[in-house]
Amino acid sequence: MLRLLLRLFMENQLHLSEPERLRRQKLIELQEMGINPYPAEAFPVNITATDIKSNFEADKENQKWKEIAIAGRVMGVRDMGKAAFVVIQDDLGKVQVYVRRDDICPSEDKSLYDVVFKKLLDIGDIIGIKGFVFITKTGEVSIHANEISILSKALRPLPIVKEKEGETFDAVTDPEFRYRQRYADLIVNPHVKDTFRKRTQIIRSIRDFLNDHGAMEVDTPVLQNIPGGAAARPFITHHNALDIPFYLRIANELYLKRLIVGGFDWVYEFSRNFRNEGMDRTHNPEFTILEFYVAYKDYYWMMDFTERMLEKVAMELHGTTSVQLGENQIEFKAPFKRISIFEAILENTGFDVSQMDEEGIRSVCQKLNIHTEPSMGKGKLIDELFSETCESKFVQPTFIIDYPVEMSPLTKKHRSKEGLVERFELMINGKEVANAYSELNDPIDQRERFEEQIKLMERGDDEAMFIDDDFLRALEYGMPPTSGIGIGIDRLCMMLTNQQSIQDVLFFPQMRPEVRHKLAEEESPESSN
RNA sequence: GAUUCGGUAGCUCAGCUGGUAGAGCAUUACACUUUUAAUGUAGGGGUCCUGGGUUCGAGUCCCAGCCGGAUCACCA
Repeated sequence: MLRLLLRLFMENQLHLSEPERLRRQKLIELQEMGINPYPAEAFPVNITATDIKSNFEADKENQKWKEIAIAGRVMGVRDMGKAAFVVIQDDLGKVQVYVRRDDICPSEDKSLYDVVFKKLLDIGDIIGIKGFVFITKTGEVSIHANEISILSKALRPLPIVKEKEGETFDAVTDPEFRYRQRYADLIVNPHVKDTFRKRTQIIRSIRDFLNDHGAMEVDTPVLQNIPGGAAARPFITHHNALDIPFYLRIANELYLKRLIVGGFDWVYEFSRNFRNEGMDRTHNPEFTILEFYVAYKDYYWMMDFTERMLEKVAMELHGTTSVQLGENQIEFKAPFKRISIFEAILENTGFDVSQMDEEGIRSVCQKLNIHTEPSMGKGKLIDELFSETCESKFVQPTFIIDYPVEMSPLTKKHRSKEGLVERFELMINGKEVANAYSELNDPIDQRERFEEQIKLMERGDDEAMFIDDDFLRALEYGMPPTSGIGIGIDRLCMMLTNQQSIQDVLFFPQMRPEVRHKLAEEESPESSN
């Protein structure tokens, strides 16, 4: 009695809705009947909904349909008195279960059906069914239940999504609900689950392709002393025992190159990177880049390899290289178009900036109404010019090649074109998906490039790179000629799964915390850094 | 960070120039032993995001804040 009162008091404190109070009441009733709503025993699942739905009709006599055990979440109930249809959903699909009172309650005691099944079972509960497969009068492959057991009671009502002939009704669309409560989103929106299956498939295809070609998967530090390998603001943290700051990596490039120095000729890593920048449809503070580095190759080889890899990934995912993306049809068939950044600017603006100095390019920017900052060097100005006037034009996969040296501090100088480097970016659907170089392996040149970055930093560019002396020391031992690439995995997944937002290819996209903790509010405002 | 749109029942949404809070689904009760957005009948359910203000009276108007989306800025 005391426990009951305590429980009632606590539930009052929780501000439970009426359906939530009811479900808690049902939980108690189950326990009072001696039924554990959260049993410990394994349930011997021997079949899936999809297996039943897709294979029963062609092979009805197979023994395996005679004694099945299936588990899943109750997604709908059509109660007709002494019989009912229950739709259950398991990992891959849905199937309906025919539950007849006299089958699950063969004796005089009908309470399992009349009370447990009809009164205490809710949509969202997870149940186990034992029975056999059959086809209903209306022709639907179904399960005839002989036994039914509760495997987990749901205390929170699920948003109900109804569907008929592929059309859905009252689907949960609120992005805040979907991203904060992804678990519920995954339950009620099957297409979301499908997108994430595809993401896993994409990563597996890439990994297989790399492994098949002799690459070795490695792990490198996430906590770094010097956040190198890219131009971005890092997250900073602190190591207590050493009493020094650490940075969450913005890239793993410099570590993979150290491994190339160490004698591994082909290394790759799916690197979770962290950048302390804004968030939008194509940016999340943590995101995944695949980087790989191959000794004795150059950026031409890398273009060939990349287009073959993406062609194969698209093919394995969709069975075709032609992929629907919004209004566009993206063709992943190799080879991809190649165009130099200066040609791209010339084509789209009519200005040939390839021979211009910093001031000349600045005046072109002004003519085109492109905002510039005094801190911008020649490289940054060209980058700005390209992204403002060209980037969105490249819908089909296109390699933009031969960037100016100023914007590529880790890239080898071009073998024949003065002032350029051997670099390409891969544009798909107007977005950068990959960035690759013939890697700079001249330690003296590399030191000078770092020093250029320091000058940019002094001009006010807060994303210029730091000097990494240990990386330079590694290069001094000699790094073989190497080509490397970084591929934005989240963006690639968006493009291959027809998603408009990075949040739709990340299980748990970053969001502002839901509730402000009182403690945090009471603390001094200075502590927010 | 800026601009803009939004936040009403578990879900999807309506709510006019300010006047007692609405629908469908879900839920509860009853009926129904092959239904499938099951059906029929009858109910219950609200911190209208939060806090101020204007007003006799605020879901509605004003101000501030919180959360989200879109666009822009930074960036991949």
